[in-house]
Amino acid sequence: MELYDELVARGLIAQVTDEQEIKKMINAGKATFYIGFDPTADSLHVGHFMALCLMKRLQMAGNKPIALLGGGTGMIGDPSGKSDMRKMLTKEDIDHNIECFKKQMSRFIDFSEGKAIMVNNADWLLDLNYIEVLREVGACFSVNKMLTFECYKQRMERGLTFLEFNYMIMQSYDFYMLYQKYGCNMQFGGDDQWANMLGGTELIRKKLGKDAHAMTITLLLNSEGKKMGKTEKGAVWLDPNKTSPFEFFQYWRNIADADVMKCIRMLTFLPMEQIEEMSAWEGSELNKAKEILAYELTKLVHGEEEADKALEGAKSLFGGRGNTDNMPTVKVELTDGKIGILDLLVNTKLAPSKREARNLVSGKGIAVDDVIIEDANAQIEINGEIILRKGKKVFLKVVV
RNA sequence: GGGCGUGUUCCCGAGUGGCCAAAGGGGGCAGACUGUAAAUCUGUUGCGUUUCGCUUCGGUGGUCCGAAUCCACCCGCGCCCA
Repeated sequence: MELYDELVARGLIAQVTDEQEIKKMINAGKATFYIGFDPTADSLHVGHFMALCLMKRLQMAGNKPIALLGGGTGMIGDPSGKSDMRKMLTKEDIDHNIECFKKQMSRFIDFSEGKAIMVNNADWLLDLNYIEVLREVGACFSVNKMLTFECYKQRMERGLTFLEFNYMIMQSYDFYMLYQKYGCNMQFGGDDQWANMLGGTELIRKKLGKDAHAMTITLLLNSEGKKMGKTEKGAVWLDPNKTSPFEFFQYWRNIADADVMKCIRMLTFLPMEQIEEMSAWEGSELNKAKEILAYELTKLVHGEEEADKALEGAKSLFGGRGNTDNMPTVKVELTDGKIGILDLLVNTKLAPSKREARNLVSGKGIAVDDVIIEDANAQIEINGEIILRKGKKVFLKVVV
């Protein structure tokens, strides 16, 4: 199967500017394309991961990727599809985040020998002259038109600042610069970026009279229409220090039935034939698919060794065996060999406060070495290690 | 700059002087049932040394025995006018 058809079959493509042209170009490995990453946090997340995978797929077919770090656009903040303005990042935050991004990216994409390049739009955006930009670029944008864009809809109701309104212009300018500097003829991005990306193709047409293309990646939504890769506590990060490989594994292992196959198709590199076979699975059989999904993704993000560990750890916990080697571990300080259960829960961050710890205990949600603790005043003795469990899925090995 | 609104706990949203740690819903967490799924039902959801105490309703300062609720000033946000 050719690349473009595979991307379609995997459900990765949301919108394209010129399907025939793009298909021809990427199948032939003729595209030089870019994807922008704004340094909004100190780690990449699942959405970035999808973009990087797409980058990899295209790179494997001979196309040349440009990873654009948003050192300049990060100073503004993209309002697309957001209901509120984000907190403004400081220059220091942005620089730090960029360093974190760089490290993580080179794990996925081969930047050696010019196979891919990494650039930072701070290099050209930060020194722009206001009046010059207004005359040169601002004149190409219609405010009337911009105000009608769907991506600003929520902000038209709740307020959009001039700062953010300019984001689109800066992103368009990026594409225009990359076209001239590197012959970049295509841009990829999340589907929420569509308007921003078209801004770039139009700017290139107006200023240079040339055609450039844009293609968006389907946003990964769950069956309830919410963005995937988010938990109550925040994003699922690729940085093992922010989301441990075990937690990462568990996130995908616990995915809803309705979403498994979609995720396997969109996120893994398993061959399409194998995926076709799996798509016939139903009911509890799907449970196996979840394990495959979790393993494959953990392997891609954290490497085979970590994936094996996570799989082992999960199996032993849920399969009833007692292998605790790979369980997340926390060390606690004891006074005279024991600790109150409430303090233990708070110290291990299983409960945010003693109040909640108490509620968990009285709701029979806490077990030590598989024995449910019912007394909130219980003193737990720890010699060596114990297994602390909250609910059914949260396990912690506690050592002294 | 002027006018009119508005700001409540994770979110939406009730509350306009004591019965308010604050209705209801959503979300979260836990229990039952299950396949580490979904749906459903139950409990819980500010903090603590828990029949009680403490801190909270944009901020500060007042009035009052008593303030989320009244007053003054300030700040944020929205709409209209400029």
